Amino acid sequence: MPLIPVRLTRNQQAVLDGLNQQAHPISAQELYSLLRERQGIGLATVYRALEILRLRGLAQSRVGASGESLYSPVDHDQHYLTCLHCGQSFPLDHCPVQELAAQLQPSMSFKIYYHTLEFFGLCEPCNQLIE
Amino acid sequence: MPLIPVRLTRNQQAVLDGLNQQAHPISAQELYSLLRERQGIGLATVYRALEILRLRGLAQSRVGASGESLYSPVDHDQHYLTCLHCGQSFPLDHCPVQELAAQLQPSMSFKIYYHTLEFFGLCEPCNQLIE
DNA sequence: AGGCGAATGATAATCATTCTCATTATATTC
DNA sequence: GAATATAATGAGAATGATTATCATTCGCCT
Repeated sequence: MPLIPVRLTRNQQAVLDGLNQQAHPISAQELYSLLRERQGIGLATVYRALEILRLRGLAQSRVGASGESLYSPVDHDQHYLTCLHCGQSFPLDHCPVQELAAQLQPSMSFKIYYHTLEFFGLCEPCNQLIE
Repeated sequence: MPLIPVRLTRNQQAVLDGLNQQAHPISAQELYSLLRERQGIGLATVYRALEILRLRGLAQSRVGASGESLYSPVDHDQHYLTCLHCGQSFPLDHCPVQELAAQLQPSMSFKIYYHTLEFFGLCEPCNQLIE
């Protein structure tokens, strides 16, 4: 599902481009240091652009180790198995909800743009430790 | 899936009890003001207890409007449709991932305790506004 | 070119969360 | 039961992400 189309300013476009170049979700601060050298953008502007893009369907998804929000363009969306003990995340190669979302959609008055799905538990090594 | 069993202190048990009484996910701060009057617990202790419970399978799930984490006991887990524009959340009455998780489980060396699933998009009224 | 509203950047303010450290409770050993 | 080790607690400081403020600048329209 593409973003809702809007006219973007140069900075907002730069933020979107920056996100599109990432293989993984990235934090606002990381995006800031990336773009600051590339074109001298302010931190507040990065946050504002992300908020605007969020309202247009950009995924604000996973919460990083230190509690920050991570952002990713919708088509890069990816789901994870995350270990409660060591915090490591293992990406899932297939999204089991895609079809479900498509089925769900027509039956309700809510326009779905994207979803987040994350499994939590214990990875093999940590599971051994805990026993 | 029940929490991994452990011996809990009085305060930790109080935090778990407090969560169990909630119908919806709740923030650490809310839990704190709830428990403070009930038994004079410190804010740091609430956070520490939540961290301990999290490692045992308590769901730290949705991110509230102001960016805080919300917590809920696993068996209350609940999924949402959240509107990107007005922020309102609409609970789903059925979890479409439950069976999938059960199928997924045996094929991998990862012990799943719970999952989070949230759909984002536009609710009917907001969708009209945006058009 | 002039004017207007939105966007920007620097920085201060806010707010959730974590850290520090002295104190207290709990468990263990004798 | 007393002595001691270990973990838990609370108050408040510190941190770090995010948001608000406000003066300045930009983009667009006439």
